[in-house]
Amino acid sequence: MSVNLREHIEKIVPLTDDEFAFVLSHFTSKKLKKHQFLIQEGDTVDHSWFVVSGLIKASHTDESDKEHILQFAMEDWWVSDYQAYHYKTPATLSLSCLEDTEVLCLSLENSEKLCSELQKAEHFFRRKANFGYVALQQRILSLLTTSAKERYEQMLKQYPSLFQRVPKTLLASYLGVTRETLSRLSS
Amino acid sequence: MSVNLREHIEKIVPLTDDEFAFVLSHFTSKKLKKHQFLIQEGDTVDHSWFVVSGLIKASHTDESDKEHILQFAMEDWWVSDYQAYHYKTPATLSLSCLEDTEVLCLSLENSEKLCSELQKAEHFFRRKANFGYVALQQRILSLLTTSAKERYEQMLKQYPSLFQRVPKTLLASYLGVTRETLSRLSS
DNA sequence: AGAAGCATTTGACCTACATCACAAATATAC
DNA sequence: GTATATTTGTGATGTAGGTCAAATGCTTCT
Repeated sequence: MSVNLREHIEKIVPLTDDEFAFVLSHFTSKKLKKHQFLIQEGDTVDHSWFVVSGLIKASHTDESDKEHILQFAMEDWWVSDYQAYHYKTPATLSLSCLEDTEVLCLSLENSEKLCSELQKAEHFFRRKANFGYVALQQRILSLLTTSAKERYEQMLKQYPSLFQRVPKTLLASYLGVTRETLSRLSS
Repeated sequence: MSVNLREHIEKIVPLTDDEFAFVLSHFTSKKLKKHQFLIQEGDTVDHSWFVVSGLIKASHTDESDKEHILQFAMEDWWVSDYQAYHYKTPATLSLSCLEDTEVLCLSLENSEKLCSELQKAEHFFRRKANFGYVALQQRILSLLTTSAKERYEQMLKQYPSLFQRVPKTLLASYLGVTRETLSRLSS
């Protein structure tokens, strides 16, 4: 459903029906089943995705086969391997679906076209990027300043729904601890 | 010197002389001595700064008085408390000069005006924000996946000049370890 | 419904890094 | 140029969280 996208954008810039139709014409839609991949490490990444429904994890697997989760993307979130996307390098992240998921796909080419054709779009994406930057700074600060336990409690407060939808193992690897440690923390 | 700024912008969008003059008219300039603050925690933040020369540290001090460094900003870097800046909340960071420093100041108001008047400016800031986002993601991944020693070596490779300019105590608090640990790592 | 595969908990032990304390070496200021 | 502060190094000891291993619960698939 593109209603989500429209509401999402209009939180930042109001659009006329025509403008939204124009924006939407730059997207395609895609449905994925649980366990399917949007990208795998090494892939070329020329899309960014807006999650309409479902849940995606963005993760990197290190040399010793440990998975580190950079982001969970649920309804109304954007996700991609933005390094690979912006710099046109091979993906170092993999994106996989933790639930059946529907996304709207925006290619880099269409994104640039859209931004140059409609300043409101460029404005929207600038703001999104600014807010995203702030959110990541917060996460860095929280990794630097707080213990695993505090981060766990913080997350529990901020995204309670994740605890229903995601196995603890994955939450642990988002928080930067092992599943054993997380298990001991929650008791 | 505004030459720095022009070259910096033109890495992303070419500008005519008139356009650059227009851009520059939105900035003011400011010189600070070592140890002066650009902002302190609690302040209102309505500017973002482009460092022409010198060196600034952006840091947060936690309840137990430990300082955590989020960013060093040297020549050609942008710095602010972007959370406070974009969300108009009181600063949670303080920005202070580690050397005599010259900055170009862009108020939020002028920034928005500039972006709406000149699409090239909006495009520039969108790209900067995108690249900044990617850089922070990398830092998060490095905090999640690597040991203090690896982070130290990585930093040594990426920003060798910092090691001349900044006391080790501060590097340690950027890397997320104590100065004692850093000292032991480097031997 | 039963088998096969995940997810979670708990225990014993280990390691990277923190903390505290003090000494030596450099800066900075009067 | 001596005094005061700041920075750095090193030792002894503490602790959060990691690793490995085994037991028990849950899903999911046929």
